[in-house]
Amino acid sequence: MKGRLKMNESFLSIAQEKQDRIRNEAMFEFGENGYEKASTNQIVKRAGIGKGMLFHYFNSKYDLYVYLIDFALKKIQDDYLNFSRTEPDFIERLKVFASDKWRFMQRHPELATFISSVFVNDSDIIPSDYQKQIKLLINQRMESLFAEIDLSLFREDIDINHALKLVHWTFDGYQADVIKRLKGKSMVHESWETYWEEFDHYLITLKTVFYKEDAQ
Amino acid sequence: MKGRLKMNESFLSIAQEKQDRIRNEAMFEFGENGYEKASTNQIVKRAGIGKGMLFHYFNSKYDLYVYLIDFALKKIQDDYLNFSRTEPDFIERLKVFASDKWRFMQRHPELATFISSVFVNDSDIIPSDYQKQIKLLINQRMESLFAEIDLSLFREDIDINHALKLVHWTFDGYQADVIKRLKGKSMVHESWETYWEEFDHYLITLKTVFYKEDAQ
DNA sequence: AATTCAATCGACCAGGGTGGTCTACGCATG
DNA sequence: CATGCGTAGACCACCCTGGTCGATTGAATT
Repeated sequence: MKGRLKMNESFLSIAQEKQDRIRNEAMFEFGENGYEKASTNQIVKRAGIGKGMLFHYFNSKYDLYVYLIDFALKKIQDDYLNFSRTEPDFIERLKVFASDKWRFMQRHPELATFISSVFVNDSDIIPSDYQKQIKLLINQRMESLFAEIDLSLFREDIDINHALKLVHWTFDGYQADVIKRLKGKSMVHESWETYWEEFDHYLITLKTVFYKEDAQ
Repeated sequence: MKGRLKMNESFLSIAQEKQDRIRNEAMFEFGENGYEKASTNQIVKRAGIGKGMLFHYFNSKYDLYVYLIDFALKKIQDDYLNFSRTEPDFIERLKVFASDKWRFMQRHPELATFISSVFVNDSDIIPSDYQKQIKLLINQRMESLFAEIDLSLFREDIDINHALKLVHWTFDGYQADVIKRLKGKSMVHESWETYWEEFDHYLITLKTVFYKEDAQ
């Protein structure tokens, strides 16, 4: 699946903390500016290493980029997607999914920024293997969102597929709104918790309108 | 309200078509790259004029930027916001608003791209007058969205404010979804019309769940 | 103590892009 | 023929780019 990564193995034998620092700062730099406009000079400055080292570990800017994609995808798979969620109540499932996503974005902002930038802005310059892999992850997540939902909770006078999509859009719209309100402020844990509790009240209303009366 | 724009008046006496071409290409360049990374060389190349002319009309990159903001805001005010919408049915009102927005984005993609980039990425480097003006426009539009809505259409066992926000988020989520699906493809009229009709069906469901039974 | 060797840094390179200037050309009018 | 205006793009000094390479360090080995 993956062609051998052109990385100098000595990179893996340096202190973990240093590896992390280099990877994180590189991912931030790429994530914020896209591949072309990201600067290797900025990366070494941010990571506090000499320029020689970066090109000693990774032969070129592009090799570094590909290594980071590989690393990020593995990490996302392990830390974020490898749970199976079984909550049958669709609205509750969406809540769990959103919660997982936010927790991950807080814990690993560099991964979130990086991989989304790769997919949105630069997906055409990366090896096709990784293109496929990213699309696969997205599809898997989408499927697991709708798998084994208890559809009997929904009221029967509406099209179930409409209901699922409408509720899904509502969640997405709410989250986009939170992001807009959070812009500028740092995404601290506290902030999100606040919005979280706020939205809980809305979920009750959402259930009231989309679910059967006795499903409360 | 606006300090005198530092523009050479000869710009206004050249052919309208040429003015439009220069403004449009400049707005696209700024909109796509942000102020700093936008290139005056690119602008003159795209507009098909010599570099001398650009700096003859506008003394500096920044003066050009400010002129474009002023121009864009006036145009948006005239072509987009100067309607008063009176539809009392909230869901229908949202539909009208969304339709207006899309029509505008199709007709003037350069304005949409430009002004959103100014507000989202560069609002801190523009004269504070324009900062305020943009915020004012957004607030006015937001207010007119909620003004004189017939709240009696909504069912009475839910919090009206919750309902308004939930429906609003649903619309925003849907539109974000359409944008995602449209990425890459050109935003041709046809595409939008298709999605538009599709969403009409969803609106019926939305009314069924949020409105009183007899309000159909 | 001498030698080896890998890790590390940052000065340096050629190339290209930056915002902005200025000269020179073409063309209409006097 | 002369003047002057609109125009183009060569040119400027500067800065940043991805990438190289010689110099310095310091620990390990002999």
